[in-house]
Amino acid sequence: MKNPGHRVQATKRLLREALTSLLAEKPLRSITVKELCERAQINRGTFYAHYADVYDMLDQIEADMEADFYAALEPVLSSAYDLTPPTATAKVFQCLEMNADLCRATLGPHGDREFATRVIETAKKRCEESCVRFFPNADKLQIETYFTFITGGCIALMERWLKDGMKESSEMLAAAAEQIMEKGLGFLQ
Amino acid sequence: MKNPGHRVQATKRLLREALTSLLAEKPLRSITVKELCERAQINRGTFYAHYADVYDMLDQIEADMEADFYAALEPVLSSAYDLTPPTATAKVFQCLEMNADLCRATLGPHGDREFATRVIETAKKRCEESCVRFFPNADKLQIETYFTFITGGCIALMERWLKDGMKESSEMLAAAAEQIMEKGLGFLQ
DNA sequence: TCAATAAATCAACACGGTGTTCAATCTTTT
DNA sequence: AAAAGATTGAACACCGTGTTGATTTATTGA
Repeated sequence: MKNPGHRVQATKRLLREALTSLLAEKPLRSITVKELCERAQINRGTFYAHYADVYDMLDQIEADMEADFYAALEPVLSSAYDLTPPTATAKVFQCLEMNADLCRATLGPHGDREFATRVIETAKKRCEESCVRFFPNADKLQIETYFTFITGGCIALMERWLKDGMKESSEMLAAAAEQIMEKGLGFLQ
Repeated sequence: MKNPGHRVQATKRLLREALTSLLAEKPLRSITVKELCERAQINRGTFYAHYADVYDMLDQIEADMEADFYAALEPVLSSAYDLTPPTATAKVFQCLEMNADLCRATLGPHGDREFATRVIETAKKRCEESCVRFFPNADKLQIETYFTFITGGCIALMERWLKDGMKESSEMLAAAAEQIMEKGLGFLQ
């Protein structure tokens, strides 16, 4: 007595592996359902039983990744009451390092930046909340502006990090991000 | 005696207008050559005389935009010898404000982020160069990290700005960006 | 103005991926 | 062993693609 849907889970895994492997070779736009199924050794009809098209499939996979990511991040985010940007950053970067293969597919040259933005938005909101406590006299719009900026900055750092083969440790990267967020130009002195 | 290629320039303009108008409605991936030509009132065969496919067309258009952008930016960038990030930022944001319609197509939800990154890379490099003069004892890698971060941050601010309908002035936005770049968290105090 | 050249049009074509259907087969569950 | 669930295979019409060659229309320069 195995889980119900155990079989579909297996074929979905095959399809997912095929997709990420193809995504390493070329952009999503030139990946066809046909070749995807051929690589996955799955009947094309079976694909359409689960997904509407390749984009729908990636959407669903990303939703799964998102859930996994939140599940991994939630404990560390909720453990610290006074969550400052630096603290969260270190944890987020750590999470990314542990899921490097997934990140490559989404943050890589053929990846989907919207996904990364969506994921990081969670940490952003959490930090904003505790930031309001730390700077009660700061304008709300100002806080939002600040976090928009540093979120974009962090994503850019991650992209470069992945691009360069993740040579530095996540701690190093987080430390640099922390300092820039805190001191701005003072980072260089 | 008109310019040579005056005619092809006209059809290209029609195609470009059709593309940007379609790009406001849906993502590039679901725009077909057929409907593009129908909207532009251009024969499909004519399209293939100029472009290989829709992606190739966007590439060429973006290359044009890039050239226009540089042409507009170059004088302000080269005028100031001691180009600090803040100075450049103000100018770049100003440029974007003047080309709002073009920006919408490339920075919008269906746009091409890589293009924005590529464009802004120019200003980034310029600033990096003069930054080396200001902070001679700072590590080169550190400088690169800093600029990667703030470039990403600025793009994020622009995206939000466009998304919210460009209500604030480019000066306001640039001023905020400047302060964050310079003071980091101190921006909120 | 007229001939030469360049560009856009039109129709037709083979090709390939799409998305759907249905009967047949295999697998899991009870 | 029977029932329900999932995958397969083949066939189908459909539509966009990219190319071709002949024709028409516009632009250029003498």
